[in-house]
Amino acid sequence: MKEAVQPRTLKTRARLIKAAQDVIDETGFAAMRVDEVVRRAGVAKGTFFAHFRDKDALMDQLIGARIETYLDSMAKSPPPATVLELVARLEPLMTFMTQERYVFDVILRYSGAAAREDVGPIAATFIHFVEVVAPWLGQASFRKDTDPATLAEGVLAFMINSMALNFCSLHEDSPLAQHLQRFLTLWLEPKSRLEP
Amino acid sequence: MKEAVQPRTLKTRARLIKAAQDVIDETGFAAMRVDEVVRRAGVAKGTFFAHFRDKDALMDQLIGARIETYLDSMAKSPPPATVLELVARLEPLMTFMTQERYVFDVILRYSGAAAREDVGPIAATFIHFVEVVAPWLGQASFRKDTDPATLAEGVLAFMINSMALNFCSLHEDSPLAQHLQRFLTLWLEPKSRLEP
DNA sequence: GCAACAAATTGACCGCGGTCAATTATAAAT
DNA sequence: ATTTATAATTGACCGCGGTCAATTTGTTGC
Repeated sequence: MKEAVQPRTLKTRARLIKAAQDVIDETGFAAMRVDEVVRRAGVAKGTFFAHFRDKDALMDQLIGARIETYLDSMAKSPPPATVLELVARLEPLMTFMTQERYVFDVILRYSGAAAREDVGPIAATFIHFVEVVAPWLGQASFRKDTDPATLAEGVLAFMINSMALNFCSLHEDSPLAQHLQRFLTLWLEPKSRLEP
Repeated sequence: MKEAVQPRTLKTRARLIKAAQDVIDETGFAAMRVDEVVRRAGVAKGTFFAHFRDKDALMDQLIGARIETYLDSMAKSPPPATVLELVARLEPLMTFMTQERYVFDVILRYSGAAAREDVGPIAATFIHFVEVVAPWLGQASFRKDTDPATLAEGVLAFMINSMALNFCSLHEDSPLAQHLQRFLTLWLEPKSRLEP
């Protein structure tokens, strides 16, 4: 009955994470190589995979941590009163998520995990996203025929969809924000325009 | 000024596609290996990449073709009068898309491409999806404060979101269809419940 | 201190997607 | 028919993520 966590283990893991962080800071997420990380950490390749199921697991952790910082500052900012302000609140997070195609792909693979407990760091951020955004949507100007959490889930769905679109279309002006604003208006203020 | 397409080229490409199709029929999309495909086609590995930019490009083509067949039968079926019927129309397509995690990942990477012309086969299916579904949404029971094409884009966004969720949560009953129905009702019939 | 057990680490090795200089097949020109 | 130019094909090779039997290190009981 011993699950002793050796201090050595924590030391090694910390070194791996530090090394990975350094590589990413220097060359970006997409260019991170496991070989380079273990070289800098001064351990063998096998050690990496003793600490992380696969490369994606580490990416999940690192990207998830970054997303959390964006959610933190979102939570501290004043609630948006309009869709336009809402989009403005979301913009820094979206900019981070779409800065590298590779990062967005990793996020996409975990984008729908807002329903489980044993989910990874990125998936957890989607749960937190709803917790941060839902209170905002209790504002008077937004629809009242469903609960704010459901509205927040919808906002997340449209946000991801807009970002995905952004990668495949030309980057004219800021079509991402415009596209998102259009759909969020329809999602959050459906009564605004009743007839064609 | 010669762009002569040698008959040999078409022959080789057809053999590669045939071989890939056979492998997929036998073992599924995820288990397809380029080495196995070129072995069956009787060509060298390099030839494969002379015909397809990468493995994903072939997958794009094969999966895109399959999706088109689902859209064809959707287009032939009578328009749904309710959200429930709409979800029923979408179900076969969603079942195909979620049958293999790998397939869904490939689709996800192309999910937002409904805005370009030079897009690949899967991206094209998303354009076609809107063309098939939009006419359905002119029905009396659906909201009239925006154009049907926009509504169809929203349906697509919620469909993808629901499928992503499906992979990360338990497969109790059919949570996918239920989840989708809930959001599509809010998206397509926002007036149905005005107050909490 | 030592034996015995478990945990952590190692690095050679593998699978598979993708590359590219060299080679061969095909078509066009004389 | 022969040369010439171009398109198509080849397969040895590489990069990189991931595995695993063997080895080292740490822990526990005596």
